[in-house]
Amino acid sequence: MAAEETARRVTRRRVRTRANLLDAAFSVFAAKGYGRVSIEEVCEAAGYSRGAFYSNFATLDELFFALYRQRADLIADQVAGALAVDGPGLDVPAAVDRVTEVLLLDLDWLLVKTDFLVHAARDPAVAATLLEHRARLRRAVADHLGRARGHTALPAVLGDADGAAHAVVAAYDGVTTQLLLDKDVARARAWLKQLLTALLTDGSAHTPA
Amino acid sequence: MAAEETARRVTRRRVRTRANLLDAAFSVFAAKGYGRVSIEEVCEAAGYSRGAFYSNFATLDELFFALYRQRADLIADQVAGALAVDGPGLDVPAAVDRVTEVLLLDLDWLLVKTDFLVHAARDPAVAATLLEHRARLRRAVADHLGRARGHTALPAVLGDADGAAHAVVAAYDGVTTQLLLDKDVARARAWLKQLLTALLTDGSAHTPA
DNA sequence: CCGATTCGATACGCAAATGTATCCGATACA
DNA sequence: TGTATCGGATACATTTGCGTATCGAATCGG
Repeated sequence: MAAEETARRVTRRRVRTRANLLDAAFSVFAAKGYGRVSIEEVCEAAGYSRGAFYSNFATLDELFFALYRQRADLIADQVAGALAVDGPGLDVPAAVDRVTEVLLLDLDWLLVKTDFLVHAARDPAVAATLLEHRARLRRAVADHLGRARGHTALPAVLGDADGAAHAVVAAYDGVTTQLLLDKDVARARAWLKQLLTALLTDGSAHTPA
Repeated sequence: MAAEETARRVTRRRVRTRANLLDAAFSVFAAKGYGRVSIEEVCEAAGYSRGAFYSNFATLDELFFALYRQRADLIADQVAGALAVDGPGLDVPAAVDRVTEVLLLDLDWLLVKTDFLVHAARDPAVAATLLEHRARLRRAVADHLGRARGHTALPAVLGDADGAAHAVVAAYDGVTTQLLLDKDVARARAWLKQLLTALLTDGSAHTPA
């Protein structure tokens, strides 16, 4: 871990301003959308001059990437936490409830995330990172669903737990799209739960926990 | 505004250049993404000067909106066509096949469409238009599903045909997201079919794959 | 074909953003 | 506390894009 070259005299002020820049960038990106934001706007929002920016990032893309990584990891942890609550005896509906609470919490984040998606769709390197991140999340879901397989039967149409995880992510993405337009978080949550229920429980036999 | 109240001496050249501008804009937007595109780039791609642009549109937003409307209507017609093929005896899987062919045909369109979504997410007026358009599509789907209800049973979890239509759109959006990243159209189609099958057919009665 | 318009090209001024070079105050470490 | 280094501010040159005003050429009605 400490393989970092200590050529630079350790930095403390730097970390602070970097964090401030990232925070400000999040707000500005959420409000105006990446692509309509200038470097100067970010600096102004953070209370710095452009000199500070160029001292910390080479380009706005670089900042955007760092920002996404930061927040995405945070969310990933929250999801993992929400999944890790119950032990081996997994309750699918309950888990669904907890996860939806976390996932559809912050509209601003959804906006930025979608901006990032659009960005990645045109840059293979970025796309690769995003795909990897999504795969990681999917795996976590699949693992959990696999554990639950004994208790609640998954419909065969989706294939294995991995297929089901794919479906879960797709449902989430689909609901997100609608949410971005109508901004109705409560409805989106309810709707996502319903969708996941339809996907994850067999239509004929489903057991109320 | 380009909308004049004075009866303009009917225009013929104008329609042509307007169409050219729209076509060029589509390519440029798909390639670089709206928000990274300048008016001049569009003009250059279309083989016109900026004068031509300002003679036809007031702002780039206006052009973008017109472009979206044009293409979206086109797609809507194609979908309607794909749905209208069979008579009252509706075959759900077959209809799903035909629709997916049309919907996931053009990656460039998906890119532009997503750009437009992001755009709408920050402009209530635009969002309203998009929502209305989506509602129209959903209604078409619901109508068709309603007709099929006698033949194939819909799982009760989704509620009525309207709920099912909602689910169909969500599935489409979800698959689109993944497609934007991995660009694997064939896989996306297969995956969408599988998802729709899982959503629209009861888990119990179903053909083995 | 002619005259009345409309369309689109060219030229101009202006504003905004970018990247760099340089300088001074802050900061870590002896 | 001294000082070498770092971080961020300021100033500058340049680029890019925008919107307008004006002019010549294409187009249509008669």
